[in-house]
Amino acid sequence: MPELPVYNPTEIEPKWQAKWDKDGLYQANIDYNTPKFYALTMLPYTSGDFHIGHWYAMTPPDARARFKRMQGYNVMFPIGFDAFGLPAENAAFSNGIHPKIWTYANIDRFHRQIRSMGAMFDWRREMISCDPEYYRWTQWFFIQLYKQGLAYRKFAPVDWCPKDQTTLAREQVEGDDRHCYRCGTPVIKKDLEQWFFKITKYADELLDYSTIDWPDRVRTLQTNWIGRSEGAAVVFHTEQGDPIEVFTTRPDTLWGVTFMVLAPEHPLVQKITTADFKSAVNAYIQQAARQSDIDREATDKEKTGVFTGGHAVNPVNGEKIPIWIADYVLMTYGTGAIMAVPAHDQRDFEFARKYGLEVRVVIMPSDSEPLDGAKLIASIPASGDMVNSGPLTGTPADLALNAAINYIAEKGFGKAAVNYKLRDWLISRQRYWGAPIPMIYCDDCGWNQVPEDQLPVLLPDDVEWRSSGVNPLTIHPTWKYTTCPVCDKPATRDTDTMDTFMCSSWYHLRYLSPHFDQGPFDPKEYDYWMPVNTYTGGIEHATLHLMYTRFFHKALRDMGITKGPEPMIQLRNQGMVLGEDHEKMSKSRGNVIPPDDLVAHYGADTVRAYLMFYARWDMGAPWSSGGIEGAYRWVRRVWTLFTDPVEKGNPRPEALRQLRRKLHQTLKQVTHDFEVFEFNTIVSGCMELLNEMYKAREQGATGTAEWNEAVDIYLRMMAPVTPHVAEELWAFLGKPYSIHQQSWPITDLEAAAEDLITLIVQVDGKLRDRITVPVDISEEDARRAALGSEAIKKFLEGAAPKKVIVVPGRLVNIVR
RNA sequence: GCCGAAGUGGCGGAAUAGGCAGACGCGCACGACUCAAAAUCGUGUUCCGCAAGGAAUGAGGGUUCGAUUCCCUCCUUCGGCACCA
Repeated sequence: MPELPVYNPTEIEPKWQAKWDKDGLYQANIDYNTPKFYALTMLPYTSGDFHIGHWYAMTPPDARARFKRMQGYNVMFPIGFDAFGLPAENAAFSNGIHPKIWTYANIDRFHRQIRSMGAMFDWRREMISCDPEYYRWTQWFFIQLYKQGLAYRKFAPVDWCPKDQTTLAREQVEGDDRHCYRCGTPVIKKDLEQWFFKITKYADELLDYSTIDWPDRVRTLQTNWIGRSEGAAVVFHTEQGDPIEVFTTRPDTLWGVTFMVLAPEHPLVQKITTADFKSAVNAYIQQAARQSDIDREATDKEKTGVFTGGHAVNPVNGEKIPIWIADYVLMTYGTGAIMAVPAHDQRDFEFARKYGLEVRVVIMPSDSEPLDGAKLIASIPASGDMVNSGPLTGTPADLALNAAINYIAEKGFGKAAVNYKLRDWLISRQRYWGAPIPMIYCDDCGWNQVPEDQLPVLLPDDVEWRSSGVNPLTIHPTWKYTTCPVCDKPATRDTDTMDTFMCSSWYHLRYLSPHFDQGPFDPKEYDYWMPVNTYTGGIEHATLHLMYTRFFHKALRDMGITKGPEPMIQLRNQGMVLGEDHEKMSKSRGNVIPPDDLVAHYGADTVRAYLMFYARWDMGAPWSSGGIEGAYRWVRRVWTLFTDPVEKGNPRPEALRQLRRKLHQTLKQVTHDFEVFEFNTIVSGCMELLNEMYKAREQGATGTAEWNEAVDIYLRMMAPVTPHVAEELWAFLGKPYSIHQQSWPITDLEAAAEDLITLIVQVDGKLRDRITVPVDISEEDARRAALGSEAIKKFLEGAAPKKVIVVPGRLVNIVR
């Protein structure tokens, strides 16, 4: 008896990977006769460790890309590396390895590890963001944004990470303690002149998700981050006649304004402060400046402030109101000045009570007794009819806002206005390992862009690392010295580099033609492949990369470089693989699961199958080293069944009928689940079918046409999940290479249909009996069968049912 | 405080145009094979109960013949934002 082949993944996996590679099986080329499908997975960052999380992010989407390909799409599934950034520099600093060497060594290792997944990446399209060939175009994009006025330089208080010694964008400062997203160090404020991208210009458009299928969670996060609020801009004037504009969401409370508050940094503070109050005001300003943002923005802090001695005039009633400064008013939102309505705003209320300022009720909730401002213990947040409001007194709640806006607009001291929390994107980084900002400063001509034919501005390799952590570009002996592109006199380069999120804002375009040198991408490739059909990755980028890349696309679209409203049509987020201890994996916790060891032990197919099976993909879950055994067992059981010598048996027709039924039911379900990213039930469905096939074998089904059909479809269904073992078994059974070039099977709905069903019989909604009946049983017959059941008769105790509900094909519920 | 997501066996999870709760897998128990172990195969496995039966999808209420699914009020966990005028 010939020995059966033994399942040995470490042998078959590299074998097929090499062959697929040699045959160019996964190369994606323009084919105008085939519908395209651009499947994109977020590019990995090249820091030290390749992680099981990378497998989780990449292999289920790979399976889906393979499924799409079998469905007949021309699928592009590219991969590349986000390679600039601080970790490389930190490694250089602590180990004495140059960031470039460190980064490319990591990429080498990543190549090996990613190839072990057996994914259908088209490596010809690989991009690496720190290649000059790539960052040449990152710089070119900067210049295009600059020429459009979308990149500008501004002196402003900005977030600075003292450990990483660089500025950060607002999106990169996180948490209660306002820490750096990379290293966790609390940031401080610094006044610096930096480059910004005008993302705020697109705030409204970024709120429009009508053309994309993105998860609610991401849309909500972006919407909240953009923070649009509607209201009115109202101009007050100081006694000296200087205008002070405020933004308010409640213009209907204008008659309740009893004072104004300016941020300590507000430019008018010095001018309005009277001599008597100068020293107190200056002391307060200094104290506010010394405080960290954390202290200053703590909501539970008691409010403080000082009177400036100055007054403003309320335009609606001509009243003279005092102007205070207080640090609860932020210079960075609105206009840095507010009209205070203590009766209807809790912050203003607390401030007014503390400093003995008047509280005047101008909105009366309909169900309320008349309210006296002097006696309130908290502000009244509810809407209501306007009172004590001059000509608008008596305006009902639902008309109040519009009436107030119309009134101030008519009188000419205000208008409807919109405000956003979103700030412009600060992109300057005082670090070496990034794309240099292609700008030159000349004492005579100011800032000018590097001429495009001189791109890329190359990073110098010969740099010195000082213990102070200073950016090596600033101390390089020659690099920054150049000549002015306008007047040709000596000038200096910007020594800052770009935020790495700039690099990742357009990488999906470089995949289109990674070596194209006439532009960032080949327009012919763009027209065929874009937009991205399905984008997959972590939700942690919701208000970072995923917002930046949308902005980027829209800005480029306005320049005619890209087309369409959005870069990525469908987005799906995977969850996180936690350690077995239910904690986030980290070296320090020692709970990291190294994928290489798993592949060596179980093979890539089992790791892929387990990652798809073990949790809902969008949720993630703790890793289970016992659980993967189940996936391994499944693969081996498939192997055993399919390599078993086939002997034709003598099965009953009903057994074959049942096999086909289960087969096509499974196919229907798996097809659906691939479409909607429900990977866990794809694998469990295949497991169920396998159990059914084992039963069918017991009954002699092997060797029949039905059996052969089941084997054929089974392998096609598992090919996207476990590409190597599917290919091996496909070849073992003498089927034509390659299984990955086969089409997705068509469900035979007739075969999938049940002819008998289990009719559920309930009494008062509780299950009391199950009766097997034909699927097309009539309502009347179902009713009769249910009432004829012995078990049911027992429950009815001879009484006539009050009501009988028949759900055709499902159940009968008898109400007593 | 505000916004969002999620609570189902010992564990991961399955089932929602409202209709058999716990598919599939892990784990566990027993059995077969084996000198033995591993592997493999078989049986069982929500809880209470000998059983008949009863209870159960975070808690409480509601709608309904019928609720894991819809509505209301809470509780817990996780994520985000946070003096945003």
